[in-house]
Amino acid sequence: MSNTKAPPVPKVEPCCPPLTERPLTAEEAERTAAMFKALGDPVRLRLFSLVASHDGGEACVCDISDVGVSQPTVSHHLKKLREAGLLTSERRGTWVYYRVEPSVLAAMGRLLVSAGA
Amino acid sequence: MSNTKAPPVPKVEPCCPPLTERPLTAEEAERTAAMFKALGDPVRLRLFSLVASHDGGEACVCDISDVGVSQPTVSHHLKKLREAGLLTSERRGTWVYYRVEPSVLAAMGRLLVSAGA
DNA sequence: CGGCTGATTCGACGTGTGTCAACATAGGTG
DNA sequence: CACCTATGTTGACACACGTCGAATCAGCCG
Repeated sequence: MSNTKAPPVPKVEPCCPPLTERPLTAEEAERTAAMFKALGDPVRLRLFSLVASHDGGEACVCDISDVGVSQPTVSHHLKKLREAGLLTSERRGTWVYYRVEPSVLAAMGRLLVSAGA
Repeated sequence: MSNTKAPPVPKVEPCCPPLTERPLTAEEAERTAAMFKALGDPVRLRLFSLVASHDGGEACVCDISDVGVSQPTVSHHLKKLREAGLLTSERRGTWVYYRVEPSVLAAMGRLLVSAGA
């Protein structure tokens, strides 16, 4: 594969300063809230943790489909997480593998930890 | 009422290991997702950042009511944040002051930063 | 090629959520 | 005490969201 670099942009930047630094603008809040909302569903949060804690930081859909909802629903939630920029997907042969996007995750964490510290 | 002390517990504990450590259980996910969901609305996230970034870590409702929605809606969102354990409120005379709950915030941050690192 | 398994998409349905206007409550002030 | 400001509560409504079954698409294998 010609993945020499990474032209498909991450597109979701660090975004915002720590919440204690200064109030978020309407636009910042809009963008950031979308990520929190993506993790605001139990099933999605569980799927996300399954991918994040899997070996190599990636997991096949077939490995994480046992969260108590139907398989189409799993696919639906994975799509939401992908749209929020938290996960990336790649098809390899028969199976599709999902992987966490570290930078976005770190940015969200930074918003909170600094606020708590 | 004869509330001699403060039976209303904080009730929201650190909760969970970093998301990379191990998959969340259904119950853990349920509890944690509720907090993320609370921050998953632009207006709420903005209100929260307004309180968090305010001097002394607390803010009067009158100081943060200018987020583009009606006053009842602000009150509604503040209630949601309070129920999620992210904010505490206290009435002092005419005004009601809101304050962030540092421990909960730190716990959420820990979930994410460890995952990103 | 025909069929099989894995995964996403589509259409529908019930529930949850954000929003507001109107009303109710708390506390200060004349 | 009557009024006025500051918050919270209620009821209603439109819309978004989670869920599923059925249909569809993507590769593999016999």
